[in-house]
Amino acid sequence: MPDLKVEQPKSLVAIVEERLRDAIVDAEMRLGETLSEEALSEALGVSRTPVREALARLQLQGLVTIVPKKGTFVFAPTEEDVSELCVFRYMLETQALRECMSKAREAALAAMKGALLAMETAQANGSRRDYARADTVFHEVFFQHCGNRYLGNAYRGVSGRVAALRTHLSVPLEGEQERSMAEHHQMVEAFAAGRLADLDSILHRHIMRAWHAYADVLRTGAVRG
Amino acid sequence: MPDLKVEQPKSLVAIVEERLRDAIVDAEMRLGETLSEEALSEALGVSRTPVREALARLQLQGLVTIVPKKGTFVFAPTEEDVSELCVFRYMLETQALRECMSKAREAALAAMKGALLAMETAQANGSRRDYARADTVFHEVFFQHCGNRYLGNAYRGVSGRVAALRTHLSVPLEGEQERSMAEHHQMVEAFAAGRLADLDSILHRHIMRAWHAYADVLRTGAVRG
DNA sequence: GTTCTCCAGTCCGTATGCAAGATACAGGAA
DNA sequence: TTCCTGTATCTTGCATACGGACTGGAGAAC
Repeated sequence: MPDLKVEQPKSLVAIVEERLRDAIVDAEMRLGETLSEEALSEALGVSRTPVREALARLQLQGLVTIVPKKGTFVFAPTEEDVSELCVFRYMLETQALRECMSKAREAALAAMKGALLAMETAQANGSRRDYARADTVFHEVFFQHCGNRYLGNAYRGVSGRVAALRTHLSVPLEGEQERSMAEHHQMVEAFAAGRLADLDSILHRHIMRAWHAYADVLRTGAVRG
Repeated sequence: MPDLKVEQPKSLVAIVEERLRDAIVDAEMRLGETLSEEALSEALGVSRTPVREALARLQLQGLVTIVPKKGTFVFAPTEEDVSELCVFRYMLETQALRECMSKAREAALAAMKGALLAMETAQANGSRRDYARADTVFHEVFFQHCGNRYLGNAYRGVSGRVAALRTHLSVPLEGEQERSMAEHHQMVEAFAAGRLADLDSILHRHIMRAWHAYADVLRTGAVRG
């Protein structure tokens, strides 16, 4: 028998979850904004049940906060949150890279280069959203090739917040995107050469710089966007 | 005003989730067993809605597997699963211990000693279930004091599986519990003395030994418990 | 005896209805 | 004016109803 596999149609819950996730990550909604199950179900053209279930899942990803009998809100990170998230993220990524390098070096390298290309294209087109998306893909590569599903799951659990912070709190600082691109290039080079220590330090610098930028934006209160 | 706070009654979802989690972790159900939303809702005396939501949460913790239109099943780990889980777990715990030691050494130490005491009590009483629970508490201490909520969340995401494996796959090997107790004692000592490298190696040995034991049980197929 | 087909039973996915808690605001008392 | 209080209206929590999809077995055709 040839391998005939049909993909199951997505459930409404999955569709709603994805749509809401994109809306939050792509900054179509403001941080802290109130969401009503009923209003969402109406806007999306489905009943409250799948909306409710999708919101519950998003809560577990930290993208929304559900307060019993009060309402559901887009997450609103504190400075401390962001700090802890960055530390955690560095920890996961450095571990994943380690595994990648020993287990699937070539495949990972190819995928990283692909994502890098997408970033360059987005930069050339001047699309900040596409750049942010490609950036997200770049970091996801580590987990797709690390060979440990638990590591990937853990990352998926925070990747939404990471991606949302990227779009909500990144300010177009002078030369920022260039610095970011340069660091990604350095990471690929270090990875290709197997220089794990260098890779670690670049990644550390990369994430910590992002953290400082986010923290600044949070402090100055320029958080709506 | 005196600080009068009433504790909110837990939602049905939370109650059901906890109950089912306990049932799985404490081996009241067999691995791979079929669960029907309707049967569960009847057995628990609630409607399908909260049961369904609780099952969705348990799926994200890896304790059940939901197959669309077919049914829900208690998770059934493969040997590979267990291996990856152990690697991941070691990674999380070693990181958490590192943070504990630098941030909340005294508090963590006290809590570890408390859990150790509970383990000794359980061992004296010959209660394997209580011992397993105290063991679980011991390892949770690392995350309660590490000061990073994301690290704790990630652990909570797998702690159910870890605990379930402990009860389902642990066989009462000759002298096993003694070895386990000894290793926990060593961990506390190394932690108290601030010997991080030793701590790491003990933890590594501890987790990997558990892994071998689980893998053996899985291979021999003596998995129903 | 083997294989195909049909059907009944069971499961989940979704929609909807009702109850209870939270909030905001208007209106009355001091 | 200020403060309290009752109520209208919002929210979510949970129960229930219905329909589609899947599964397993009985019976017919070969």
